[in-house]
Amino acid sequence: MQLKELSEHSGVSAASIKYYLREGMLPAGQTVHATRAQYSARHVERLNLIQALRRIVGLNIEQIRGLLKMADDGAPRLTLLAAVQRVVLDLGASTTSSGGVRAPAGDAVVRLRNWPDYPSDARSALNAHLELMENLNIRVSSELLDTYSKAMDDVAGLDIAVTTAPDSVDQLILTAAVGLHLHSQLLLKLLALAQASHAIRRYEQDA
Amino acid sequence: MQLKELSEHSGVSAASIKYYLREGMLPAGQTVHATRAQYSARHVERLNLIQALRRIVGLNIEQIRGLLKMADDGAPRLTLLAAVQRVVLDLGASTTSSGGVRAPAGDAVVRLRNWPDYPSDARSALNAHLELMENLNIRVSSELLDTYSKAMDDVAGLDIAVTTAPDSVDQLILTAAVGLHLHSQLLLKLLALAQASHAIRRYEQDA
DNA sequence: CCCTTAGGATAGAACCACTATCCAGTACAC
DNA sequence: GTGTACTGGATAGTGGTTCTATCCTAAGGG
Repeated sequence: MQLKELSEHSGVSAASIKYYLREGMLPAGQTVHATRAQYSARHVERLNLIQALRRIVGLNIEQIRGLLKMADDGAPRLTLLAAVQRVVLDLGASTTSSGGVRAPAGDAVVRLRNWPDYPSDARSALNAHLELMENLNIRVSSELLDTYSKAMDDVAGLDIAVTTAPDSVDQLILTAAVGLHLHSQLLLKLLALAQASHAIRRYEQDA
Repeated sequence: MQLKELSEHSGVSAASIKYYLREGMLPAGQTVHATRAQYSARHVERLNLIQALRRIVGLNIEQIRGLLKMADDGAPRLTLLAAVQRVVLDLGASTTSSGGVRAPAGDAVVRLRNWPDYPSDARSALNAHLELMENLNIRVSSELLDTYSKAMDDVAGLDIAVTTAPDSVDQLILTAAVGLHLHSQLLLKLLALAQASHAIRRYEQDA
């Protein structure tokens, strides 16, 4: 497959493919001659991954390059998963972890759910986020955390089962990043719908 | 309060304040004379709102201007809430609602939870999102939707109680937008933590 | 009375993800 | 053998967004 065909197969413009090559996100094709290169199905897969991370998850070039580099360097799956979480979590984080004084509320969740007591990016992100919400005077009761974390616990098992299965590392990244993002978006939409429903009900009562 | 003082009070640069004035997001101060204007605490509040919508929720100028215009035009609360949901939901939406053939899965959720059967942006966003996930072969079981929607239902009541209370309209927007966004981010972080926990547990088993 | 500020206008800057153009070299079809 | 199409490489430009900076005149206040 030549560059032009690769472009047609993947739906990415030739100029963009060149750009990705320049940025080191797409491995160079096998140079048959000085002016001819062959691309494989792996390149198509990689392009699809890049597109999904850009379009759906909304990662930027820098973040995608980092993840792909780790994958190409043969990082272990758990490390890769952690890296994926890091970039997906960073998206909306103001990362103002101002060294909290009190015991972080996120740690309580870990105990409550009987999750293994390993420090992780997810955990510090959670703690930072809870602190942020507190600073903004948005109350997060422990009952709420209980409800939320239980629901997340219930579903995480399924996700992980899928995540540890896939054959290619590209697939792993795709599943982890896109899955995490889309589940969060799904929850956002359900929450909005629930809120709208409650608001309408209340409005009807008043009327 | 003069422009410079307003800048100091709000932490927004004078140039930016001028920009917001130009863009019609901040009402003009009371012109005492041709070259002197007075700003009030409302301006500070409004600036804080703008900052929160930009920095935390990640809305763009256009979206913020729209919301503020509605607020200033005295739109009813329910309308305002719907508008807030619309912009917050649109953030990650590919909005490729390709006119599904089958019965949308989101409608089933509405029936299941016994929510009022009102069409809303949240509902179409949910349907579109479920369709997207299906297209990407990310399975969303009805048990999962049940778990998720129940958790969201449980918490929406609390949120709405808070949302209908605040006195100023600026506060309403702030609470609704920031609240919706931060809850979604909270869920994202909990989900990541849950996934990481499950992954670690599984890894320990294998080792 | 002069320094500082206001308001208005306009231009520039910085970032990001491309996109377009140009180039010389060369394989492949005919 | 010739011409076309395509290559990698380099470099510059585009378009959108959110500011930021500069310049101007007019005028209040210590």
